[in-house]
Amino acid sequence: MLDIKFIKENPDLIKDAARKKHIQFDVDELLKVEEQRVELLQVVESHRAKQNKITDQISQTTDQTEKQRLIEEMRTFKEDAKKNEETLKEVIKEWQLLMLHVPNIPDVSVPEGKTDEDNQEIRNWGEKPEFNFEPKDHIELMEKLDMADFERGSKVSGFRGYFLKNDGALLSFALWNFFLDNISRKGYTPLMAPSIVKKETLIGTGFIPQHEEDLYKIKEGHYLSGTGEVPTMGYFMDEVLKKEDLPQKFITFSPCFREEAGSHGRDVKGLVRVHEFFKLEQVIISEADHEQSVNLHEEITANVEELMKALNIPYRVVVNAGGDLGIGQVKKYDIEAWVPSQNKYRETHSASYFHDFQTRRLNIRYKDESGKMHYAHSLNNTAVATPRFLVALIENNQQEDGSIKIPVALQKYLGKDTIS
RNA sequence: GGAGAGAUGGCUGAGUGGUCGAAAGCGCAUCCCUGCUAAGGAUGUAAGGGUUUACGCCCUUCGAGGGUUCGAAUCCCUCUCUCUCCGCCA
Repeated sequence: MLDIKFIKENPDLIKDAARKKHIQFDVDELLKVEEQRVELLQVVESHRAKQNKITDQISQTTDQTEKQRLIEEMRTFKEDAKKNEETLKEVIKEWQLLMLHVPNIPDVSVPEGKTDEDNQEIRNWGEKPEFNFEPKDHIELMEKLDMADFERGSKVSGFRGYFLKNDGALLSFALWNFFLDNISRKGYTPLMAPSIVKKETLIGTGFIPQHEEDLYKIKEGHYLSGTGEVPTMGYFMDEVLKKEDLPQKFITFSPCFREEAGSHGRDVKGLVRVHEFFKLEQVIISEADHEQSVNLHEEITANVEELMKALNIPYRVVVNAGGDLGIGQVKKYDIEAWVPSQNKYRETHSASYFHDFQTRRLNIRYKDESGKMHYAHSLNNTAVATPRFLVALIENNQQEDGSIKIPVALQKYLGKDTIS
C-alpha cells in the first residue's frame, strides 16, 4: 500500500510502475474514487459536527420542554444523513480495494522486462563442475543412496509428494543448522514461526489479493503460509516500535506450503518444486530510510553468498526485471545455484526490499527522536530452502560412483565427509 | 469440548448512558533545582483523517462488526483473541 497523498501527487509514477511491473492498474479510476471519497467525507463530517453540537446542547439544557424539542429535531436530522453515510461506506470499500492493487514503485536500477527470462545477471561465482562422467540428476542419485522416496511420497501425499530418508533427512537438518548457525551469529534473532496464518498477515505482506490462488486455505480466514516472511512480518503487526530497537533482524524457520497453481507442467519430478518444504528466511524491519534499505538488501544477499561460497556451490546473482517483481517489491535479487543435470542456474534464494509497502498494510510503525511516527521499512531473503537446495548441493558434489562429497564447511553438521 | 472472566493510549490501569479522547502511574520530551553520574520539582505527551498560508477548527477511533438511544468506552447481538478451572492431548 502506498500513501494516497503520494499517489495523488505522483500519478505518473504509479502508471509507470504498473507498466514496468506489467501489472494492470487504473490510477485514474482510483483518483476518481478518491475525489468522491473526500467530497462525501466533507459532507458527512459537517453533518456529524452539527449533530454533535445539538447533542451537546441536549445534555446541557435544563429546560425540559426545550430538551424534548431538540430531541425531536435530532430524530429528523439523523434521517437526512443516512443516505450520505451509506454511500460513503460503499465508496470507502471500493477505495480500499483499489488501494490494495496499487503497485509499489520499482527502483530505477530494476531492468525492464516481462518475465524472469529478462532478469539480468550481475555477478557469478564458482567453477561449474566438469565431470569426466555423465552426471546424474538428484532424483537418481538420491534414490540410489536411499535418501529419498518419491513413489511412496506421491502414494501418501499425492502429486509432488516426497519422503526424505536417511542421509536425505540428515542432510536437511545439517543445512538448517549450518545456515541458522552462521546467520544467527551475525545478530539475526532465531524465530520459529507459525505457518497457519490469518488473512490479515497475507494481505499485509502482499500475497492477498494478488496470489491467493497459490495459498492453501484451511478454513475461513486462515491459510497455510508459503513463506516465513508472512508470520515474521505479522509479528509486529499493529505495533509501534522504538527507533533504537531498529533494525529488527530475524532468521525464521518455518514449514512452507504452496499450491503451485499454474505451474503444473513445470518441474514435475524431484525436489525442485514441491507443495511443502522448509525454509530459513531472513526478515528485517528497519528504519524508513532508502539508503539503509539498500544497504540491508545487499547485506542479506551477501549473507547467503558467503555461505554458498563456503559450500562451494556455483551460483549467480540476477537482478529481477520489472515484470518479475511482486506488487510490493522495490527491487529483487535472485540467487541461482548451478544445477548440473539441467545445465542451468535455478533460483534458490530471493532477496527483496519493500520500503514501507508492507508495513503500511500491516501498520508497523516507530517513533523517531522528535516523536514523529513513521512506517518502518521491510526486507527479506531466503537463507536456505530445503529440499530444493539439496538438488544443487547433491548434484554439484556427485562422484562417478554415485556417492556425494560433503563440502568441508558442512561436514561437522552432518558428521561425515561422504554420503555413499 | 464444558464453565467462567476479560480486551481501554508507547506500557500498566481507572472508568457502567451526556461534564470522557478518556483519571492515576510508568515511560518519553523540555525546563528548573541540585553539582557529581542519585534524588526532587514544573510543564508537555494517543493515532488517523478533512480543512486552513498559519494559529486553529472539525470528524473518526476505548479488540472487530452490527444494533438500541437525541447521545455509547459504558446497554444488546455476532465474531476474534486472551486468561482461569475442568476434560482431552504430542
